[in-house]
Amino acid sequence: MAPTRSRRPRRWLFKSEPDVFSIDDLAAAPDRTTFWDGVRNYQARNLLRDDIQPGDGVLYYHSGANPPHVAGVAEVVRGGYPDPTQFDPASPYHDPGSSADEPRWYCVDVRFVERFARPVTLAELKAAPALSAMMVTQRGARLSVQPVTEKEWAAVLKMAR
DNA sequence: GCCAACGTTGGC
DNA sequence: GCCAACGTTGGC
Repeated sequence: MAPTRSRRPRRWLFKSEPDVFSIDDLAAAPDRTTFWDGVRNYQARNLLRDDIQPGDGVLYYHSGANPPHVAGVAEVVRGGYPDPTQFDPASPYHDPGSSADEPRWYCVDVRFVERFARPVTLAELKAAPALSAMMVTQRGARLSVQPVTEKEWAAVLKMAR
């Protein structure tokens, strides 16, 4: 296990389709932990590999839900390491162009922290003046792993409570 | 189901 | 290096 680098925790938003893996699935997982696999976008990959570290906070966003919403909070418990699914020919995330020597894709481990009693919908996020610059509220913001500022983090938690 | 936004691919 | 075609995401 790599040593934890010390710095102020950062905040992120991770998207997941609840039909594929919901926050309830995370809460029911062994040790309430899973590896965040299947990210196949270079910008998100760079964040997973370089910037997302243990102790960071994650807003767990349910995309494709009706309505889409932030469902709760998770915590990063292991920083970037090669996503094992890229090497698995049976996986839908298999990437024959990647190799163990030079892995192309990375994942992190996240642990369940909290499921909001009151999920915060995308419409609510868009309506909040404090969140006008939040990435997920921007048109066409498809990045599945997004940075969140401390102010945005606090505002979303406040809305959920 | 539609379609806007965005990323990737590949011809040139 | 440009850019059209194509595939995917994801809100609506």
